[in-house]
Amino acid sequence: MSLNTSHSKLRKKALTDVSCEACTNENCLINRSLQSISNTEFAKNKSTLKCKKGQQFIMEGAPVNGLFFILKGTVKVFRTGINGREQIVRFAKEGEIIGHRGFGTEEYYSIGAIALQESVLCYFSKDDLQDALLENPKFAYDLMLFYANELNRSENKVKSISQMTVRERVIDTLLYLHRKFGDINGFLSLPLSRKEYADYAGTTEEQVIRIFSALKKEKLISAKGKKIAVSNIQLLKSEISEHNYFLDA
DNA sequence: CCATTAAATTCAA
DNA sequence: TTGAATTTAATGG
Repeated sequence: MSLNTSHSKLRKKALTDVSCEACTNENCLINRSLQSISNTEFAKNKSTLKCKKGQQFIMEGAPVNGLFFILKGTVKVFRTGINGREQIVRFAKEGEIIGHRGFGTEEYYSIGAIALQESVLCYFSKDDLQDALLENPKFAYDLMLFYANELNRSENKVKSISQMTVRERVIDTLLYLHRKFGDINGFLSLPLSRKEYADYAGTTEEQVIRIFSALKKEKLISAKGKKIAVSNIQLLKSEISEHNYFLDA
């Protein structure tokens, strides 16, 4: 367990050591394919970025030079809509990739990203990533699976926005968050403002608040502050599945 | 959509 | 750890 040489340089870095070799994140694509990646330019050249809660690290319209992976924390990815309204595209957690749509040909980000908690991000340049993908089929394959999954989710989202009622979309959002982030003794483990629920579900804050109130009366959820408990997941699911037969990750 | 009040979070002493 | 200051939730117009 002691790779620790005692160079003072390393000791100083101990708190911020986020090299791929030291990474314990099982969800990270890079970590999973690491055997063949360590010691490449790719792993050496990566840089990391610490974000405080609420800090934006991708600006809409900024040039794309690389990709971010989340080492720690959670992030929301959004796009600014017609009259300044924010549309949250997805929530991302540890191990996930941000900014991947810009990877191939896009020159500018079409999305922005903000940390929802203290987060640490790994940043890889386009070129290094490209080399790694060309040399490593497993890595490329895993990344492809990620893209496929994102595409699936994105298509489902089109459907939900265009065909589901507001109430259904809010419920869908709750189920999505529960699937993805789980709960801590009953409460969704990701604290979001009502505005953020609205921005994901494609409604307004007031609508979300009113639907939450209704759901509370029906004993389908309960809430204290930002902590939402989904007490009756089965009932919520069944309300959705009348119009939707999908289950995505 | 806005205004009001209640409630919850943050922050700094 | 507390409570004052700030932000967020909830409701009704």
